[in-house]
Amino acid sequence: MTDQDQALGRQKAKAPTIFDVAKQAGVSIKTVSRVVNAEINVRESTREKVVAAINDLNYRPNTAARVLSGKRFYVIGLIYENPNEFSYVQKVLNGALKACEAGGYTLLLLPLTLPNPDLIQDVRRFVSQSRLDGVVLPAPIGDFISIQRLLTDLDIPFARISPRMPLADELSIHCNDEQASFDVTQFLIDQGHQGLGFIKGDPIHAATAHRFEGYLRALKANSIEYHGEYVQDGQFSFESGRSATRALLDLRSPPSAIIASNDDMAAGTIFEARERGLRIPEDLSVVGFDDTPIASRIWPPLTTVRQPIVEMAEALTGLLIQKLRGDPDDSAERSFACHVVTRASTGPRLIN
Amino acid sequence: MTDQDQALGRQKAKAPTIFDVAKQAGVSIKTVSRVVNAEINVRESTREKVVAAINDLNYRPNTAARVLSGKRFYVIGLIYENPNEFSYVQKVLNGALKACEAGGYTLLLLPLTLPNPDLIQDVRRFVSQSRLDGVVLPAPIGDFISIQRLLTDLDIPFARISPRMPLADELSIHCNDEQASFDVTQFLIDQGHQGLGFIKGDPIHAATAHRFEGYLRALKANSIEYHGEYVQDGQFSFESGRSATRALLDLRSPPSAIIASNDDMAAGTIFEARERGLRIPEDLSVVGFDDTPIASRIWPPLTTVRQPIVEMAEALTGLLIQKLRGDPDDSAERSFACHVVTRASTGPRLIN
DNA sequence: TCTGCATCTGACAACGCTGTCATTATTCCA
DNA sequence: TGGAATAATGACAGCGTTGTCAGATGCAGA
Repeated sequence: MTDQDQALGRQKAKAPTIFDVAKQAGVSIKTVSRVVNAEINVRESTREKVVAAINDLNYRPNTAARVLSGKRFYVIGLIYENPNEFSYVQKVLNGALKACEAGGYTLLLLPLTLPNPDLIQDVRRFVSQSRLDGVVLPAPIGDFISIQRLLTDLDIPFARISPRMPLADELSIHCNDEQASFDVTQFLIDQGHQGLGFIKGDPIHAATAHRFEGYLRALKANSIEYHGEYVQDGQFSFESGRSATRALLDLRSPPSAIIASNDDMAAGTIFEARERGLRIPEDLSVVGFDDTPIASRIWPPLTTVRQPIVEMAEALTGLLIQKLRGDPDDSAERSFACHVVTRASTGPRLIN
Repeated sequence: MTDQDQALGRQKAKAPTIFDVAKQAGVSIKTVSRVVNAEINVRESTREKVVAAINDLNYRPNTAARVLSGKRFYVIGLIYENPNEFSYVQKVLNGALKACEAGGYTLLLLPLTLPNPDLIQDVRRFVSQSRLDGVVLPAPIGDFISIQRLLTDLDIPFARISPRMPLADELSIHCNDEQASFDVTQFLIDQGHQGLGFIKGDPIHAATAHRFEGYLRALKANSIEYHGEYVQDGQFSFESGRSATRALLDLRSPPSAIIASNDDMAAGTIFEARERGLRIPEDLSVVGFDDTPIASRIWPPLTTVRQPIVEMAEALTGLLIQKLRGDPDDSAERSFACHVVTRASTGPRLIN
């Protein structure tokens, strides 16, 4: 509350409206509206007057009135799987929130628990009840055809993070999982490892395939023979990492390094290895993916691959907002690089 | 809308308005409004007609119009510290989201990075720009006097989770940290431990003091002498847990069990113990607090204390919504119980 | 049956903005 | 320099709801 308010008897400060700005700038409300919405056909000198008045009064357009009057809602939805390990979603959330704030949009959340028989109904209710302009779909939600179709039918633009299969002319963003996987595999090979175990992730995630391909490419590039038994399926869960590791370590000649397709599974690998009394990294090198909080909190801390998820989500949400605004596509960078974070869970292969 | 739609007369289904309902029920829009808002002075027979029409048309009031017209916004804000370890916030988020959905409110997020010199300005902007009716403040944000004062000045009701010091007549909810800490300490004593190390949390959290008090009470109840050097300060971080553990294990006669005030610090304890070649739980029992994802992902999995945060946040948000609605206070349960989750990081004291 | 009061109901003006369309100012070219 | 084309601006009607206040209705008691 300002001094002025107090002088006026401490009325609860009523927010200034478009009329106040128009009056102060000496123009019509429509012109103010034009300036606020960055429309064309406003003389530069007029614009300046209006902007000055806006700043002077600290005017913010009333969202409810905009919504009621126009056909836009200034709301973006984020539909995500609500997992136990939340760090991916947290990052997406932070990035999307940042872009929304910058763009004057509001972010609404729909956490989904999978599997969900009422998936489509839930999404439909969310979208129509919350009156969304657009939707951000992180993996793996973005790969649900039924959701894509629903949003297309409702004519609601969406943008996807790391989609399995980018659609023509769609908004999406990804990081180079394949290359990252190649890099981390090469890193292990450089340390002298030849027996390289690999634990795949949940096939529902596109990253699962990409990471596996990077592994294969690295083997090939180094002329290392591919052994099918060195590759195990997992579901990105701690437990699945454990049992996959069990299988790998039970092999006649077990690998000297294991690449798990995410940190949770890598934690499972370490867990299982310790149960067997193996030393890490002396007896077994382990790497994960994603650099989740657990990676730096287990013993030994995990060598892993970090994706710039926050930045990716922010960029993608920004692109979506641009599209909603009808701005020209500024063709921002849509591919981000991952990089290997080296910690103590990996080491050179010891010849015994 | 496509040309085809127009040709077919398939207008994009416009949502029914209060006028449509009024017409179908044969009453005025004001009466419909009364029914929708559960106001008094509507004849039962009239109400039934209106309700039937509402259901028939599947009418939902337009939030923007309500907001524009009335003085309520149907929006609740959640202001939280945006930490690395997100599981607490995740749970709060899930609970608040659930209550908001049930109550027809929208939840808006304000993540805060601490320390933040512009804290108050950020909060003020959030609150006024987003036009909030009420705010949920999880720990430790709820204990910032400046935020409390701001909200009080702006006349915006707030509700706090686990406040250090409940204010008279405020909405808050907590779980019995002191008792939980007593229980887990007693659990260790029952296993034969006498030398009980304790790592305090960040003093900014009220839980820190409560947990310490429970520890003290358990010592007293079992006539175990209190040793000041067995108590170390921490900040709830993995690193602080490590260094506190270092100090404890460097003691002439180190404790046989360590109680860390959260899981992250307990992870630090385990990390440090392993670096020294100690076996857990044979050489050292470790317990944490909060049952975060890491608790079940480290080796060995952590005995810890689980708080029903989701339920607490849901209940509290529900209470806040009730208050905003002007409903009578139904005096729902405001105190929740924690319980010990026993895993492999604790065991009986081995006499050597 | 009528009066007076409590109970219901409805007409209509906000709320603050954007879309439409009319009007006015400016620019450009013959 | 005039006239057409174009750019800039403004008047005003909604958008769907709630608040206000006036008016209608119902009911008890005389």
